[in-house]
Amino acid sequence: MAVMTKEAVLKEYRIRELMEAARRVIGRHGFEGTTIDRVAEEAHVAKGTIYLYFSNKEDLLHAAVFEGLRSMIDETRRSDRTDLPPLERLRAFVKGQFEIQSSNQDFLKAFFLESKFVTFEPGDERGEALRSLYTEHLDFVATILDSAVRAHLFRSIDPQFCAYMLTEMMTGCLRRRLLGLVETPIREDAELVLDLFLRGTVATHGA
Amino acid sequence: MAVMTKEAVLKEYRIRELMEAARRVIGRHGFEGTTIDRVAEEAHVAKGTIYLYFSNKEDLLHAAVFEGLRSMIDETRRSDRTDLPPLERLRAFVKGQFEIQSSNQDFLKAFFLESKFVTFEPGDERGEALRSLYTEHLDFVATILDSAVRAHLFRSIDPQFCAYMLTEMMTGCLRRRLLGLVETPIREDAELVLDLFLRGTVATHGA
Amino acid sequence: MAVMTKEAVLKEYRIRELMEAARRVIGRHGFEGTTIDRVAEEAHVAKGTIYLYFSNKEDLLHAAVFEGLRSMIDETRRSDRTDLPPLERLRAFVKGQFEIQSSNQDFLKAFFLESKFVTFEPGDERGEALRSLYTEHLDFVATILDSAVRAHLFRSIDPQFCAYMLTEMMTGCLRRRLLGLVETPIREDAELVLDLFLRGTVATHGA
Amino acid sequence: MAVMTKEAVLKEYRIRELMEAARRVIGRHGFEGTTIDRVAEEAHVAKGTIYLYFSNKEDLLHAAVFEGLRSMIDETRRSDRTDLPPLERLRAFVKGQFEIQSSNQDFLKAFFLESKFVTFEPGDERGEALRSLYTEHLDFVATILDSAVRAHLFRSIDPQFCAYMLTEMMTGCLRRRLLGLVETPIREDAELVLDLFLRGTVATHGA
DNA sequence: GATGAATGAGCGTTCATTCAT
DNA sequence: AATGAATGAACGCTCATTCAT
Repeated sequence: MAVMTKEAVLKEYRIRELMEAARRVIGRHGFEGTTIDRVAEEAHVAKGTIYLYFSNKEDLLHAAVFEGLRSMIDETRRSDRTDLPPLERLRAFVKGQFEIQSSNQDFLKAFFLESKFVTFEPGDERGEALRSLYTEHLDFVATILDSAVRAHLFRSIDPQFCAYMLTEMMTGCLRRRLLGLVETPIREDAELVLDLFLRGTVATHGA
Repeated sequence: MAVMTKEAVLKEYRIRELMEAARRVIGRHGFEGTTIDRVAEEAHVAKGTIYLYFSNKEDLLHAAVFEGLRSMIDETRRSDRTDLPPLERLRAFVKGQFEIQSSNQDFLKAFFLESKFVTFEPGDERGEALRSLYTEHLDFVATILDSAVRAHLFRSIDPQFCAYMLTEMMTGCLRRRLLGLVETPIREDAELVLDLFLRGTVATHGA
Repeated sequence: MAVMTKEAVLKEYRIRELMEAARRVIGRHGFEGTTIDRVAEEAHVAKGTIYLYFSNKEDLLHAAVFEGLRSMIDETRRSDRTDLPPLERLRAFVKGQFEIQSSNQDFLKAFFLESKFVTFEPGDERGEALRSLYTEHLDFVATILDSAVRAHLFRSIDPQFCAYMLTEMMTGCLRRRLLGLVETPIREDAELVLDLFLRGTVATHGA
Repeated sequence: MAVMTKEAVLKEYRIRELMEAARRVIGRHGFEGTTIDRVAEEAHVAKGTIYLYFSNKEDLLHAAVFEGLRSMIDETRRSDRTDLPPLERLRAFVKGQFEIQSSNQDFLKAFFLESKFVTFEPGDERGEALRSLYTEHLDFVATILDSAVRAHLFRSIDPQFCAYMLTEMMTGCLRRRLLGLVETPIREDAELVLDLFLRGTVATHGA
């Protein structure tokens, strides 16, 4: 167990608070509308205080976004039902994702619709960090799909590609709502996505 | 035919030029990096001139984005192969979409990864315009899918939903490249997307 | 003759105005107390305007200092009495220097007592520019001294070194006033400096 | 002997330590680059501690500068060779000054090239303190010169004025190096300065 | 109509100073 | 007495917008 001094605990707490405030501001005003002033006000802290914990605005926003995504991904991982047979495990995963996404709507709204944090040039440390976070998540999804392939429950598909497509389908469902294209509760899409992803669209005549 | 005065023609021409310049700047510098100065320079026009044709920066950028998307969608519409049987028509559509997307990468990069133009509050006129542009496009895609359903080539799916999912899968493929997650040419994804969309992932035992 | 457009003339005029305002602010508040806001106010111009003519604060201040010194040095050069015999020429030069210095007291006060503009690292372009401006001035002074050496009016001294010392003695006299060490009018020092510089302190017994 | 409580001794010790740390930081980073943070770090002390011993930054820096100069002047006084005949005494003084200056280059660099501590308004207590420190030093130098005058070794010069000029010549030599105008070791200038100060520049024909 | 010089609100950041512990 | 986290005024700089020419 990591032993922490009281100061270190407090510091970590402050950092977390600031990142949460940043995420709230991002959710409310978008990335473009997120200023140090607003984050400071949201965190009930003076402007200068932020610079005691983050070296600049970009650092703060990156950390806030990164941690936001990481906690969502961690939650996904934790709720993986490896005990279930592959298809049930996949269904549980998809349902879980929809749950997680719908509890993080505000933050994801800005992230999906405006994020410029993944556009960093190749070689940029922060961009790479986000990319690899995402890549690891995709690898995890691919693992689930691969287990279905190995069990001959899936035809011989490319798990990486399909993991990415499945993810896009799910985030797409959220995006559809965030854009105001539909108003039905997002959870209802889970079954539709699963159905499409599993069975496709083509009729199987004479099956 | 609408009769236009010489002035109106000139005005329309200027507007078009400015929007094109804006789109080039967006493609090159992203939304955040798009300043009135840069657009003016790109359009070989003085800064103040822009304000003769657009009431402010947001107006210009919205119009530029709107027109950019509209021309892509128009092109899609024009190349619709209603003469082909539904599945072939769909294949042609998907291939066409990948072509169109890959010829507009720079602009779409900014649009997908950074755009905040779709986040406008409900009631915002410009947001509504973009929304309905997109909705119409989805309706068009749904029409294609519906023709397959009616021909009993597709099982009984929700064409609207599937149209949205198909669109997300395609834009997802572009996004994957823009994020630097894969480096293969985007056109190669067309068949993969079609295959997944049509057949799903589940093995059809005993078929 | 250089032909200038009306715009170029105006631009040069503005630049000159801004540099003069900067010099006045420097004279009044010192370098440390010179802010862009104050210069803008002094020049009756908005803050942003300064950045149309200078790329940043350092640029402005350097230019202001450089031009301030250059015009003093130019004036010195212009009033050089090459027509007089060496010692008379030197006397005229010293008197002239005292005049010039006393008409630029405010600016020189900051420059002598606070200047950090000559401390730039070797290789820094602006520091070099100032250094070579000063070096050229010293060379000019050395020329005068050298003419006296060649005429055997001076003993065999090092003109470069003595030029520097003479300059220091003169600026020292100004500094003495700026520091408030003495209050007599600075012009009175001219003869004293000349006397010391020419004859030294040692008594010439039996002469 | 002044009797001091243990606390007073400690306090004095702390004050001295802080001033020394300040001087080191000034020498390393210049006045502009001297922050309370840096001084605190250099003194291995918390930021707030400084304010227990100095009421503000200006106080600290002034005290540090004052003490720095005072110790140099004290050293000068201590090494005065009253036992030697006037001209030898003066020669020893000049040599000693060059020694002292060259062992305090870092600090003097900042002081000569950047200091604004002497520009304080008339009436300012700190400015006055520095002024009178300097005046006393000049008086001391004048004493030496006066002894030469009285011994008829010097012609009838103004000892105060010449003391100031001699001082300026010596600091000028250091300044010349700090500005990077020459690179020769500073001690070599001692003889040149003495020669010029004593004999002046004019040839003494037929003497 | 077209220009581009001028504007000034607003931003990110620094740092001397305070004060609860 | 000593700390250092917290503060917020002040700075340099950007850029959308205006308006006299």
